Amino acid sequence: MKPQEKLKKYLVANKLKSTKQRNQILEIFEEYDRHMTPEEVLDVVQKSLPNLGLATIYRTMKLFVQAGIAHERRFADGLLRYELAYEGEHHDHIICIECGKIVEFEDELIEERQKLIAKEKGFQLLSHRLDLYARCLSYPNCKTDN
Amino acid sequence: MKPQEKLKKYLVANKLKSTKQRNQILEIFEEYDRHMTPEEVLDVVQKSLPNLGLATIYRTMKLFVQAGIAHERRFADGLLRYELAYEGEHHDHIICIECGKIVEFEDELIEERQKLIAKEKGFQLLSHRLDLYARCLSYPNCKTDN
DNA sequence: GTCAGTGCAAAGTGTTTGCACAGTT
DNA sequence: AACTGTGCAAACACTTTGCACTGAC
Repeated sequence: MKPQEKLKKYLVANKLKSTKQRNQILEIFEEYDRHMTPEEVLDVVQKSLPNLGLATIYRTMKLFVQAGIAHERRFADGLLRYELAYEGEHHDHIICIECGKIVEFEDELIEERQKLIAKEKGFQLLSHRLDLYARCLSYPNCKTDN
Repeated sequence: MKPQEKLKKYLVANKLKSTKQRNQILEIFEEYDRHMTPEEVLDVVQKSLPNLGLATIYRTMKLFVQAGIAHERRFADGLLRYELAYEGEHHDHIICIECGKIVEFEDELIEERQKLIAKEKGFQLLSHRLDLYARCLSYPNCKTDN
């Protein structure tokens, strides 16, 4: 199901309203590449809706998370970031500490291993986060590339 | 080398001073089990040094990180936490989302796999963080245990 | 005595909330 | 018309900083 549909469904189910702000933000979210901070979303959104404020972004993001459209994340800088959620998806991140580029990956072997470890230690694994901090190929030029 | 020695060495090397605050905080750090927020450290420290303020904790923590005595971490709640660094150590965390209990682990296989993945994606791996979010054995009673 | 360290309060961040007005249903 | 959403500003929580005083060297 497409995020748009998912949103509509959620709104109807909860007697909430469809607004140009919500639609616009979701659109940006799909168009731009993921992992955006509220601030970043704002910058883009304001090109089309100049009066839209940060508060709306935050509220909309929380709504998207509720609706299962987005995930909330925090990398080492402590800032909230949001990314689109895809069906049955799971992925981890490699972050270039120089330019901030983020690439995603998924590894079945690591996933399996995690489950095993949790079990050994007496836990029931619910979710995880794995961030690899690295330098990307274009270092040391990647800072200016970006 | 013991943290105490490491600290002394660092202070001397940088012409910094040894104070009762710094020593006391380090002591608490060793005694209590790791992963403390500045607030938590404060609560304990104030039993012996009632006038010590949060600012000193924050400053001391940053110093410890500089000195290689401590690591700074952030779990999903976005709060800063510090833990003692041990020689050549590396470990990841399993966090009970119910009671907050944190257990550490280390897995060579996962480490290897990460290096490989980063390489495949065109990155040079520098560090990583892996947090497993789980429920611990004593759930659903673990909340009150704690 | 010098210079770094501390305590306190004020300033910064990033995020959340209250409220009056605007916009959907 | 009813009621949710929005924009703005104020409030928050956590963290950092400025400054005068204290204390280590």
